[in-house]
Amino acid sequence: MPRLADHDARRATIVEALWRVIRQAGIADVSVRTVAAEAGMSPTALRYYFPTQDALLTNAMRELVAVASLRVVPLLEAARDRRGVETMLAELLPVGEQGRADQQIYLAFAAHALAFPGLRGISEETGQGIRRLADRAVEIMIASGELRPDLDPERAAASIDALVQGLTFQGCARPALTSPAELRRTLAEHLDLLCRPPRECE
Amino acid sequence: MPRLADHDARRATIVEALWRVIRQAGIADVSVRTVAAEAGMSPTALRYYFPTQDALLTNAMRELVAVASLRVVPLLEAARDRRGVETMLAELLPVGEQGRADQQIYLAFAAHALAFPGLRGISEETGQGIRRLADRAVEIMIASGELRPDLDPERAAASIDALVQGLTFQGCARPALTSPAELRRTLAEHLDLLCRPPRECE
DNA sequence: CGGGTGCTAGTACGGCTGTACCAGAACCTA
DNA sequence: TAGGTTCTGGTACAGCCGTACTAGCACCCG
Repeated sequence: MPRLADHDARRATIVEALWRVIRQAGIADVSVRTVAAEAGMSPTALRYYFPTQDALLTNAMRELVAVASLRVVPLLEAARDRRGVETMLAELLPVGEQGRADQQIYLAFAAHALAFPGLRGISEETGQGIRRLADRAVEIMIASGELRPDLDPERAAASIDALVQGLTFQGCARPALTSPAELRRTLAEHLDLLCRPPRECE
Repeated sequence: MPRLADHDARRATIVEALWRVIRQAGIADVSVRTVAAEAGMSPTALRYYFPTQDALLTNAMRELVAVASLRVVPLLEAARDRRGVETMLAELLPVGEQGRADQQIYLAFAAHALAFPGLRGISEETGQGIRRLADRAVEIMIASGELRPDLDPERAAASIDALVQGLTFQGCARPALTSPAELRRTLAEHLDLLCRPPRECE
């Protein structure tokens, strides 16, 4: 078997090139040729690894989510209380160079999935994944005794889920109006609401 | 001046056809030809009213937001307390036939705006508009004495803003997992959190 | 009842798209 | 060193894209 090329590395190169194309020119500009040029190879070489455009887009979106999971899951497993939960959820927000870029790319994928059946599955799986993160966050805060006992856990998780997605959307769609500090503060404030208010009853 | 044609009506026809194309085939399929076919006219006729594609897309997005405003603003002006605020905010959620369609189209526009400078202005304006709605909502609930007095109004508005956007995104991106009733319940629960908890302190 | 203007349809151009094919380079095995 | 497999580049084909141009229809005004 000659000409051993590291297929995984090659695919990673291509997928990362696709991400850059989306971030710089939008998903509408994604084509075999633009991605191949960005990856520094010929369109034919690209098609050798991803025979069809569906496979290319699907793989790129799945990989994006997988990379984000790699960042978040350790934080989730390390979380023991509200503070840990907040750190974990903050990792999902479009803050920092990498985070903002990733979330913008994800938003483009998610919107594209509305009309592109091939991506819909991953889109819904990812949504379920975020919801599961919110569920776990609530469980952790229940275990630590910080969540207000009068709240329905399922409802609390739903609100965390929606809030994080909303902050993500805002941070991407109108970054000028929502600074990273602002995003983090809104997240913290919401967790404050869900946890027992620190002030005493009058 | 012969052949009087109602320009506004013609433009409305075209814009509505564009919306249908986005909803049925995605924004990637928007072209002079597809929209003209959907509107039942020739591409040339379409280009007579919208000389360039930028103008077409920009106008269609602006009109979409304007229509939504027409639905929401009366509800805002009528709102006097938490109940009225909830009704107003619920109108923004992707519930019902029309609401869901509108929000899916808006999401497609917003995502497209990330890489299409012509739409970015409207996108940011719309974001500011939603934030203003949240600000007004908080003012109303302060005036009615329902908002928890220990909350910072600005922070409360930011959380409402983010939550509504998040619910909108979820309702579009994964409708199977977020029923209209679920969306409304999460909104209600969040307003509950922001208002004085009904239960007495122990 | 012509004249002229608002409006429409058809056609054409260069450029980009996804996909397919084929010859040839590169490299491990024997 | 020769062979055979993996991989790559170039080229080609329909088809759609935005835009531009030109001829002609339909109607109101005088």
